[in-house]
Amino acid sequence: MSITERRERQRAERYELILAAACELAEAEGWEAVTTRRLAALIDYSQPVLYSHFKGKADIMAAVAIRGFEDLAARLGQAQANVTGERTILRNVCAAYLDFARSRPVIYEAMFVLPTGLKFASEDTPPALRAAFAELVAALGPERETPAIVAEVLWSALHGMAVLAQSERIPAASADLRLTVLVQTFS
Amino acid sequence: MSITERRERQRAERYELILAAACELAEAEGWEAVTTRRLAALIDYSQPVLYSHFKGKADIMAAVAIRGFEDLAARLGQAQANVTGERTILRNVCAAYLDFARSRPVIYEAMFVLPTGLKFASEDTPPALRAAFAELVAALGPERETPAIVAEVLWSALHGMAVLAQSERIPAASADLRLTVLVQTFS
DNA sequence: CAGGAATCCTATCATCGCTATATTTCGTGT
DNA sequence: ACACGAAATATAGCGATGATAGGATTCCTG
Repeated sequence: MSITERRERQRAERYELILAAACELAEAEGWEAVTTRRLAALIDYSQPVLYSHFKGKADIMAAVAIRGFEDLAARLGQAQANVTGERTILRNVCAAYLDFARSRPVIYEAMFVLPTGLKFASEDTPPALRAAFAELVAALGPERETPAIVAEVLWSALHGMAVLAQSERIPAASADLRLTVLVQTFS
Repeated sequence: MSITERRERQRAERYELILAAACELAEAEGWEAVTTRRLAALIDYSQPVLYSHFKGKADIMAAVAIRGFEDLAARLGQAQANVTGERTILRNVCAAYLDFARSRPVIYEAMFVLPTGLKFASEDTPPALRAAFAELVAALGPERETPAIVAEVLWSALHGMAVLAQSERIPAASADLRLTVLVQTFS
């Protein structure tokens, strides 16, 4: 079975190549510029090869989004663990969320803004996202009446701040002030 | 000048026809289905006519968005004026914002989610949106340290709730609970 | 009623996501 | 070592998109 193993490994490598190319291209020119033809050219394969790995363009973006969920969950976990000095867990987690959205805007877009065909409320919600949300609930502390609802509102605020700042609908300059106000409001 | 007047009036009517068709089609099948060809067919003109009114598809969506800003500002004004019974101004305004996003999801999408080429921070920000934001500031009351920042955070929370609920990333069922929590948190 | 400009439509371009079919590659059995 | 067959890949094409160029038509003006 060594041959099929090698083939599967090569397939997996090409899968990663496609995702990496998609990220790179999206970060350079936006998701609008990510076309199947350009991706195929970037990985030096013909266009239909993409369709042996993914159902279509939306599927590629969904794969990138899932990687993003894992990354975000990991970062939020780190933020909860590494509480440095005076800063509260809440502030640390919120800052990590906003940092993620700011540092990987294109992945964040794929995760939360663009229509990727990912169902959230159902069972195929990425486990990483469930974990991330759970840590948001945990960061709010145990003294809440309706923890899930408050966490939803907090998440909404974080998401709104991220996306409105990204699209320059609120000034990016005062991001730190907003974070302070947010944490203070929810404390 | 009566002839050119008539022509301009007819042009204006066709302009409205295009916008109405765009709204109708977007509400029925989503913005993805709004193509220049389908719009042209809906108004019984040929495709290039659209380009004599708008620079392109993004420009059409931007025009729809601007109408939306005016509608939203009017609704927020109404909400501030008609404070019925026990409800605070803050809750009334927040409820009006969320109602708008819920009742006109497609227009809201054009206003705040999709890339329409509208610059916000600059001078061509729709006056209606400035007014709407000002009413958000007013709704928070005069006893704030940094009113603009708090309003930005509040707006972020409202926008996040609207868009996450719309895309079913948070359950739409508990929208009322979230509104209560939000108002309580910011009071 | 003719001239000319404004208006509008037909035809076309490059590109898109996606797919059917042809071609090449490569492991396998004789 | 060589030919066969299946898997993997490429070529070519479909329908549709946003956008534009250039010819045809309409309608006002003189």
